[in-house]
Amino acid sequence: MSRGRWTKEQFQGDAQSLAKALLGTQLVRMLDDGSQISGTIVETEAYLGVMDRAAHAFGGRRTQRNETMYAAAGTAYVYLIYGMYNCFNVVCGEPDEPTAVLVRALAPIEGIQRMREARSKAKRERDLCSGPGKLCQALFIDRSLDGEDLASSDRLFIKGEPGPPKDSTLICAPRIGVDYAGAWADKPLRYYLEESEHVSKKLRS
DNA sequence: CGGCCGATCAGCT
DNA sequence: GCTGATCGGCCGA
Repeated sequence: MSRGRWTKEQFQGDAQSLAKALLGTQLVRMLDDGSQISGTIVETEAYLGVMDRAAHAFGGRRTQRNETMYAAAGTAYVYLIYGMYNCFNVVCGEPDEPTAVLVRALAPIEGIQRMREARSKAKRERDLCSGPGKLCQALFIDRSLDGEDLASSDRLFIKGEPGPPKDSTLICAPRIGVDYAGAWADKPLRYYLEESEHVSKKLRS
């Protein structure tokens, strides 16, 4: 039961709750050739919708690119950033409420050889999925998966018990790369597992 | 180690 | 024409 694949209901709720619940679960990618690539989610960020200056849907913005943010909870929102990388989000909240969770880092589990092929520039295993653009490269996630229903898809889904894991330490910190967002840049909406070697950036102590 | 910079495109002014 | 929910190469300390 707890090891099973996530159903539609499990994705519902606010972005901060989902951001924490996704920590410690597995993101699974099935390729067309039948091979499976997966990793444990160790870092997420919550994007709170129309009032959140850092979010794509701030002020009710609705474009071709961010249209999927307005879809039902459990939909994958994959968008192109800086003209060259993809970012993977899980939509949550009510339909027409553009809230989502950005998945920022994974600890690789299955298909590590495939990940290395897709990310030949990464020398160390901990660089394979330690960033939102990196994990999309490693798991072959591109915009063909934008709008995918994670509760029914054979290509991309979530499994495992909702987190954060009991034996882990949860860190809350400001989000990455949103310095333009004024007061919203400082809010602690980034979550990661302190003991993981696979997070994109750690707080300096 | 840290800082700068280019790649490359969707959306906004 | 500028900027961004990024990354990796190159530089100097």
